[in-house]
Amino acid sequence: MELSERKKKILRAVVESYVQNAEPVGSKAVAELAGLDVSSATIRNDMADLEEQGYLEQPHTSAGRIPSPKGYRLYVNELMGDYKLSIQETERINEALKGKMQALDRVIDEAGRVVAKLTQYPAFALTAPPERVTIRRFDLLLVEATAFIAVVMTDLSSVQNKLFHLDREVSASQLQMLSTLLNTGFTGLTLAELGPKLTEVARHAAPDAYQLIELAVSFGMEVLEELSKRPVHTAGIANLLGHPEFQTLEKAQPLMSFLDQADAASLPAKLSVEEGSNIVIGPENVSEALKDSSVVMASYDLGDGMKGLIGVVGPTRMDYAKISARLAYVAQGLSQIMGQAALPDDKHTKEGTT
Amino acid sequence: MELSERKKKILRAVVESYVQNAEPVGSKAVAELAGLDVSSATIRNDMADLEEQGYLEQPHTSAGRIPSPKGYRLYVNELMGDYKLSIQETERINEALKGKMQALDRVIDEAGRVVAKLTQYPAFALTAPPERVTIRRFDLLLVEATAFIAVVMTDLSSVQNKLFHLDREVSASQLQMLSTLLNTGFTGLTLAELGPKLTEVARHAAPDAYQLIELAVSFGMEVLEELSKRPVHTAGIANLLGHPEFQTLEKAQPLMSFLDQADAASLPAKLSVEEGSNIVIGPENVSEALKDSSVVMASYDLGDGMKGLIGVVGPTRMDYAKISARLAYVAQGLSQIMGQAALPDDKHTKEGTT
DNA sequence: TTTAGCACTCTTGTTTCTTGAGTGCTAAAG
DNA sequence: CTTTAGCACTCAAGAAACAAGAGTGCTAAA
Repeated sequence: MELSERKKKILRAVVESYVQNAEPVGSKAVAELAGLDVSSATIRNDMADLEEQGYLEQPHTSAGRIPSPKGYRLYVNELMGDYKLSIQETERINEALKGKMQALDRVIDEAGRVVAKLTQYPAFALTAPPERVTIRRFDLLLVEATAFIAVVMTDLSSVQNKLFHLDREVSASQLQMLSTLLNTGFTGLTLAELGPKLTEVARHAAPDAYQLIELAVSFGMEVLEELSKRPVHTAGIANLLGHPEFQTLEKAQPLMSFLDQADAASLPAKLSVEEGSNIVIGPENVSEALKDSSVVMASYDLGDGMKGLIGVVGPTRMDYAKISARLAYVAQGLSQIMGQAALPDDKHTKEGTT
Repeated sequence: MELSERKKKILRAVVESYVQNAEPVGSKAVAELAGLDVSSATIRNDMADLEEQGYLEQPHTSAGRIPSPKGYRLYVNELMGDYKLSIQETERINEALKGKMQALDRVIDEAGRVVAKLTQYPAFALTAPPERVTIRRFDLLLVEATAFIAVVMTDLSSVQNKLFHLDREVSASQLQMLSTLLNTGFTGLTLAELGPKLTEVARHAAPDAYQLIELAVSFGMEVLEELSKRPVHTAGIANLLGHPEFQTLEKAQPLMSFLDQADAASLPAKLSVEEGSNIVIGPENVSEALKDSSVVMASYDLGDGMKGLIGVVGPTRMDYAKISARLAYVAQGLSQIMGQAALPDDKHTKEGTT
């Protein structure tokens, strides 16, 4: 059943007041905030209804109400206005992102820091899932007789390298052959395809080429591992402690540990990332550690249809509108830095009315 | 004045009991723990003396005593036994470090994680200070007409790379020239020397080589920045919350923020790293945020006399002996992984009796 | 349907009291 | 001169009791 216009206004007032003050809000306060010309008693009745329908909760019998996850969800989906970034804000973000156009990892890391600072919540950032990344080219550089550097470039413009020490000497021409082998056989593959292909090639290799193949395989595996183990970047974990809901250790601990141990492979699943929706509220989270927290995310464009993810974690009481706007802006900036002039990905939640 | 043998035993008992239980320890408890055949009254007198001399403190008039920083210092310097790592422990460490022989950064990062897990304290790890790192060789790889990858190898066996996009096309031969230029003029330099040299060369460049020089300079600068901005790796920040002294937010916050924002350039100074001493207790710390905390560090060998640093941060009440031993072991493992079979750096504090 | 009034509930903060651990001091014993 | 036993004293921590205040739900009137 659709809520009456007044009840929506009440819900909205409750959410916004609670987000700001972190304290349960009573009927009298709502009466003033919501801009309704009714008395607190009327509000009380409506609030009782809202509670019955699960949009509000009472921490205990005679405190004010606070929004339930369901209430937040309604607010985010229908009530939340589009937050307009002020010029100062956009400038601050631009400033922070400027001149950071360096190695991919560095950019991501920096973006995480920026977001953490901007939102006062812990931030995380990660690049595209490794299954999607494809290999563009290999290069092998002889360093000394028994060592060479292997350089792999992927379509993320990210470059991985590794120093190999060998038991026996290799010549420049051998290295050249190996390089050609790799470049003809293994470019254009995604990382997921690389593994099987490598083992297959290894099986059918002619005996005389065996040493080279072996090297190629071991190198390919290393790259695979290197890229797929890319960690989640986190920043501003200490920010958590600045918020009243994490004053008690029991609350803060699980979330902190979660962030501390976040790894890129499992995080997206734990956050249940879906297209379109990028606000996950409290119990909507898959991960147990996040049941009392909310996550706001924005994806950014890495080119070739690949998406990275950047977001913040905080209490369910978050200023979703503001945070979401800021994240979207940073994500947009990231997309641009990544070389593809991306369209602003501004459907940062379902819709926005005011 | 030298303390009597009995007082040393008392001090030691106090430290060890307090380290274990995190609670002030009274004369009666000491009487039992210290293995002395005297009554609690005698202990009381001695403890009063120890307090007067600044080795012990009383949180309030009638609680037991806790060690003062000066007391910890004495303990660490003279009283602390050498902690013997159990076979399980060494195996666990070996296990954790094994197969991690990858890119330098990854190893360091991993080592930090291992230490954090091992000690239950937040850990940090950093590589050699960039002033000491020298450049070994450059390689430039043409990717497409307007883009190339530059690869720099330093004497840490660490390889940095960066993708350059250009306004105009470069030919392979031009790149070859640039590469030669860099390799003849700029290898063997430390990073600190690189900057001035680059600008100098840029000034005297012949007009026709200008474009190349310009490129070289900008590239060199990038490398410089990249390497010198190398962040401190931290891990296990959430571990802090597991210890009673950080149950209160005021205690935990500053330390967390410190770790969150640690950067490689300033950290060693803040920790007042000196040769030989690698336990810093409470107020001995330079940084304000660490005045109530202790730091235990171990340095590891990166070859060519360069040292990296790995350590943990925790309350002054730490099991210095155990932590120090574990750190030393990890550091030794790191040194080996770094390619130089390093001698175990086991002078992890001045000396050890018992 | 809205409003005013009112009794009721429950948290929060304050105060008071009690308990117990640990001390310092004194005087006797070795 | 050193060690020990005894004892009064202090102070934090916890429990209990209390007051204040905010917010509610209900009832009856507008």
